[in-house]
Amino acid sequence: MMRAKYLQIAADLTNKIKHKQYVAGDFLPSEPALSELYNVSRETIRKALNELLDAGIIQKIKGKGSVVINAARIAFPISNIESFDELNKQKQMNAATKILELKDAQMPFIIRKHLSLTETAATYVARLRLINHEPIVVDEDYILKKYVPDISLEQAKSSLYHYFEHDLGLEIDYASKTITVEPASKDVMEQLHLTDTNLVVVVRSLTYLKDTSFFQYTISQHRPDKFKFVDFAHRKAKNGGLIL
Amino acid sequence: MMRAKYLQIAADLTNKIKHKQYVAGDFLPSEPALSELYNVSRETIRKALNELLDAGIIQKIKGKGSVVINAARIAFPISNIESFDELNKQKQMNAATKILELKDAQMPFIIRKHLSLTETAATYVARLRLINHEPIVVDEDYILKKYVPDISLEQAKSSLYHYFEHDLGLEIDYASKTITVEPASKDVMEQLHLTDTNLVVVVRSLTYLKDTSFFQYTISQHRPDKFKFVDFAHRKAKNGGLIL
DNA sequence: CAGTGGTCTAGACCACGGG
DNA sequence: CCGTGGTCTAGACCACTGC
Repeated sequence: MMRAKYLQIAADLTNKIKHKQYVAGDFLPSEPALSELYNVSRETIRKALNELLDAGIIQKIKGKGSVVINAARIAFPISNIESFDELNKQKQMNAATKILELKDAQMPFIIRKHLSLTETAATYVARLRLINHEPIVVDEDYILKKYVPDISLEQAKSSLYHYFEHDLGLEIDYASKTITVEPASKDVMEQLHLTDTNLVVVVRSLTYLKDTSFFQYTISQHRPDKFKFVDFAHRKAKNGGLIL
Repeated sequence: MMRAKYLQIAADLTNKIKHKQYVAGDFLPSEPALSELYNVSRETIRKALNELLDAGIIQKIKGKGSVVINAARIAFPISNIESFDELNKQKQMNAATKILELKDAQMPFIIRKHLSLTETAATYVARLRLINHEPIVVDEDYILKKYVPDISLEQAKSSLYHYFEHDLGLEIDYASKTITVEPASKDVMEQLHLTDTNLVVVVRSLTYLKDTSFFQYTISQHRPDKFKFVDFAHRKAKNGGLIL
């Protein structure tokens, strides 16, 4: 399947920026110029540029042009904490997953209630993630049986997402997350080797499919000294009434 | 100044959803139908619908239509923690700001270095935020003098954002944030009345203006039991090369 | 003033969903 | 098959920037 022109152009421009053909502070060619360069209409160029804008790669300034933003600006290490993801990207790391539990269960009550679920049968998976033999996160997942009837120990040990998307063809579309800090249970404290504190960072996610159906509830409990979350956001629409 | 049509339409549709004219699960009229309804072209309708999509209000399904999403899905209270913002929205609350310090300073070294700043003169403001006489957050701000030469005690006591945007006409465009959990200093522990733990949630923000210039560095230290962050995100583009 | 990005139009063709 | 949303075009007018 052919990808849309505007996505190809967006990818091409992103590559040119990555390969220093345009560097931070440079202006990209104007929209009419890009339009001629790629032999597409200006609206198509604008869709491509909007992708870069959303990704925080460029900034558009009316009357002037599109500026390349310094990537280092977006997320550089101000603190020295290493997150699970960052540790994960260092290829020498030794990542491991230990299955703590895998069983049939019901979606937790508070979820059933708030989402008014009719089908509540789920698979419960609890996993401990380790990097270099150090425990980092305890993940608990509730996955509706309606969409994923069975999960094997093997599948739980590798990436559930990969299983869902590639093997089952499920299309995951969006998720809402909350991040809080809460006291951990004794079990979790032991699993994460917590001694100095009883606090963990709790990330709760509700995941939905492309057809808007609710699909998975995840509770991740992180060692506080290994947790890091990076957010990049444009200023909210100055509210013309769009805010709920 | 006249707002763009697509924003007016987006606001109108949002209002209709808010006022239950369309409820969760309903399909909005099709794009051609809306196009006729509002007497605009279909592309304009699509821009309006994209606003609702980004805001997490609707979900578009190819071949079917645009479904209204249950707002409760996006962010409902799974835990009972009350964040500063939530407390703030309860109108009976008694919010207060105590200025801890206000002085001239240099932008911290790590910021100067990473952003290669040439002008580093800044105003430093440290503030303690209280709700119902309970300390919640310690905010430290470094604001470049280049854009805001002077900040009075009065201005620091109310909203700095309001001062920047309304009085000075600065246009804030985007920010990058990191969230971590770190041990607090003794001073901060005292200010936040922390006894059970020495950990605080640290949110560091880099704020930029519309013309891409860096403008403000903020370090917020939150009581861990009062911190809550909510995130709603569509699945990242399946990566056609857009990821840096 | 000319050049930039922001909005808008009236068409067109396509891929997908469901009968 | 038809109706849906996804993409694309070749124009147009506007508001803003900078000279």
